[in-house]
Order: sequence, then structure tokens, then C-alpha cells
Amino acid sequence: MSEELKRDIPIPLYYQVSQIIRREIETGKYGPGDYIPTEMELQERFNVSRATVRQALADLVYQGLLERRRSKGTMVAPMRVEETMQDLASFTNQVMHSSHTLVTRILDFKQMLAPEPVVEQLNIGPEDLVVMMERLRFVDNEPVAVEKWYAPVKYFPGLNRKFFKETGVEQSTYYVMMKHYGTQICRAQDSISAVAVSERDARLLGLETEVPVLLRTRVSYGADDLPVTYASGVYIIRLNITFESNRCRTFELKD
Amino acid sequence: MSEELKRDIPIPLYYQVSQIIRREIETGKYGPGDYIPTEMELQERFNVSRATVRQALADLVYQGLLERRRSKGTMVAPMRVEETMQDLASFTNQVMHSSHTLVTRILDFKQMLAPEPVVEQLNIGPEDLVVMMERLRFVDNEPVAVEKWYAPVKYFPGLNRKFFKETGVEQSTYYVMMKHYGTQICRAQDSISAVAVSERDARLLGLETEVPVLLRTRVSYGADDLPVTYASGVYIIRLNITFESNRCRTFELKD
DNA sequence: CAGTGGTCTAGACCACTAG
DNA sequence: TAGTGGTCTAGACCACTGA
Repeated sequence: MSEELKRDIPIPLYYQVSQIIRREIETGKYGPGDYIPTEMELQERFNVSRATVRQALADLVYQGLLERRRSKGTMVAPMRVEETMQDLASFTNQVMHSSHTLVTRILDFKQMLAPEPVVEQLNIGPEDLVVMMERLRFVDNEPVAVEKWYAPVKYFPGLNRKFFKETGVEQSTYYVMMKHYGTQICRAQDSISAVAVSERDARLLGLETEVPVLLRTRVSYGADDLPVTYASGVYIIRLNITFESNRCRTFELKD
Repeated sequence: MSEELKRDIPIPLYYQVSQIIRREIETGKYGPGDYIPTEMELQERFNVSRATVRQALADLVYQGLLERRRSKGTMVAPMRVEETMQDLASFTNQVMHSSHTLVTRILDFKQMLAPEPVVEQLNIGPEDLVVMMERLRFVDNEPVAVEKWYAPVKYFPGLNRKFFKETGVEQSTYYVMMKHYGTQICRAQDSISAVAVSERDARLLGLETEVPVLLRTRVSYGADDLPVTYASGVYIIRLNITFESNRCRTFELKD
């Protein structure tokens, strides 16, 4: 009955509707697992036809934000970390999906002026403060990685060491950003090379010096493709990565 | 006007339509870049409403098989290697998308009994023959990688050294498999570690011995998730990998 | 049983492209 | 100007779920 839509503007109604619903989900009006209003109710609210509502909802389903069940309703997709990071391959997720244990020890946690590579990769100013967290990670109680993680204070005010745990999903930076700041990571850019391990890292990882290790840097991007975190670490384990083409998917009829 | 659809069966019309069109594309009736009939023509052919046709086409667009252009028509998505491998990140593709030159020299090409890791990864028998191809790859005329590639003869009968070129898309194994055998790669599984370069590889790559290099092995899977090729190579350049979550995509209005 | 989302129809107007 | 796909409406019947 209301008229939240601009009808004189060349933006499709279905798109406006989908954006409004998306916004309401992102601002927490509907949480994961909640049911949003029915098609009928949305028709009345926005005063549009059912097909328009359906196109808006279809877009959000396609984007993974909603799930629909016949005869039941339209639900905000549950945000289990495992799913949020689906193909995003957080380290935590990669390891925890296998039958191994993952433990993380925080070696350092402090605010500092953003160092050069961080300034560059996160597109911030050299006078900007960042949180730097250094962590040692153990798989099955063996040290396997040393990581430094940087996040601008201006994006994560009040970010606290206590947000991070040694075990479980709360050692995942993605999980912590989502939980405390609602920050979704949409994209991550990795760069992987091989280097000889530094003396300090060798000591931490229990290696001979000069042994080859993987050096991985990762920039993670949130909404609007804004770079939000930078991480750099050395790994003595293999990194496993799956690529999928969305071209040859098999569709089933069943729900 | 005709009646190719079964209307008394609980399979949606739009789904039947999309399957028929998909089949016609796969069997070559329409090739990449061709325009398929217009919505109007499809309505008449199948005797369904426009919305039904549109839903069928929307599915195929979503699956990446079709592209639509207002006022122009509906085109079978071009199968440039760059697109086929979209997120699949073939080496060829990765490099050629940048402004660098990529050249590949074939060092060896022969049939042989499948070695142990290949037997295991491709799930074939130890008595199966495979084609082994070893290649040295140059970016901007500098040697950057040595790769061994294995493909079972039973999947690729008559596979010929001449199928592969030193430059252009035909140095891509994905492209060659597609072109000569119609094999789509749907998924690839990488495993990346750091090793000290072997003496032989060091010579080929112009390195000191024992320098750290990346070791990447890749198993590529085709239809039905069948493993079809195995590749293993050492790299002295960085590997860049983008991960995207399909959860938070931004849609533009423009075409 | 009432209400949900799934499917389908028959119209309509529009913006854009090409001849 | 004719034809395309993009958007939108107002209906309709269905299968399934849960009270």
C-alpha cells in the first residue's frame, strides 16, 4: 500500500524491490533463518504485480541471499561460516573441513601505522592506523604457518584481541569480521610464491633455515569491492585449491 | 505450431524448452556466437507464452550458455578459452589476460604406461596408456615453468603433438581438449607446495640449484566429475588466484 | 482447509539497435 | 521504422505444507 518505489526513474521496479529487501537483510531486520514476507504481502507493500516481486526474489535467491521452500516461505539463507566462505577458501575453513585439528596462537596484536605494502594494497593513507595481528597456526598440533594480518582501524573500530579465539570458528578472521562488524568478504586475491624461510619463521615453525616455504599474500574485498584486510603468511603445508567452472552445472528438477 | 513438449507430465514447460535448446547447442545446431531464434519464434515453435520462453532462456543465461543483447538477439555464448575457463584459471589464460607474452616449447611428447601418481589421481589402471607431454613455458621470453601433463589415451585417442602450438590459445591444453574432443573441464583441483628446484629444472629455468620454487599439481575433471588430466609443474613466478563468493554480487543496470 | 511458492497465460509499453 | 529483448500487469491453476 505504501510507495517506497520511484516509478518515474529508469530503474526497474524489481531491482528496487530486491535492493530494499537486501538492505533489510543486511541491516538485520531479517536475520539468517528468518522468513521474510510472502509474495502476496510484498505485492501489497510495494504495490507491484506478483511477477515483479518474483523477479526480485529470484535475483536474491540466485545471489545466495534467500532460499525458498514451496508451501513454507522465503527464508534468509543461513549464514554458517562454512557456507559464507563457500569458495572463498579461508584457511580456517579449508583445514576444518578436513578431519584435522586447527589451533591458532596469537603472537602479537597491536595498533600501528600502516606499513608500506598495506597502504598500497588496502588503498589507505600512510597516516592511517591499522590493527596488526601475528598468529602461529597449528594443524594436528604441528606448527604449519605464521601469518600477519592487517585491518584498518577506521573500518573496524574497537577491534579487540579477545574477539579471536585459539580454536573453533572464532579463529577465522572472516567469521570475526562478520560477527562483530557485519562485514561480508566478497572476493579475495591471493598471490603465492616460494621463498626460503626466514630465520625467525624457521624457529617458530621448527624448520632448518633456508628451507623452501610458501609465501601467500591475500587482499580481501568487502562490499563495493573495497579492500578491507591484508594478510601475509608463510606455509609449510600444501595449499589445496578447487576451481569450478559455472558453465557445466547439472540441474536437477527436485527441490 | 509444433508440439515437441509433453504437456501431461509433471515436468515444467520452461524446463523442457531449456533442455531442448541446450541439446541443440550441444549437438552443434547452434554454435558459439550464433544467434538462436527470437522469443517470438520460440513461442510459436513450442506454443507457449512469452514468459515461459523467457524463463527457459533465463536459466540458460544463468548457466552461462547464452548471452542476450537487447535489440540484437540471443547468442550462444562464445567459447573463447578465456570464457570457458572463466574461473578455472588455466595458466595460459592467466598470463594471456595480462599484457605479457606466453610461449610454450614442447620438450617431450610420448605415450607411456601411466606412472604411479597418475594412475592414482586419474583413477585408471596401471596398464593404461597415457600421453605424457613435457613443456617449458616462457613469459616475456623468460623461462618460468616446466610442466608435465598426462592424459589417458583412452579418453583422447589420436592425440597428436601437432594439436599444440607454441603460441596463442592452442598452447592451452584446455583449448585443445575442447576443440578436438569436445571435452569441457568443469573442475580442477590444485595442490601447491614449495620445493627446492631440481638440478634439471634449474638448468632449464636458468636458476641456481636448490632455489625455492612452487610445485603445483592439478587434476582436471570433466563431465560427471571424471578426472581426465593430471599435470605437475614447477613455477618461478607468483601464482595469482582470485576467489569470489557468489553471495554478494553487485548487479549493474547497464548492459 | 487456507496459504505458500511454482508454473503459465495473454496481454502491454518501453529502450535500444539496425537497416 | 520494424524488430529485439527488458519490464510490468492481472489474472489463473497447481502441488505441497501445516494447522
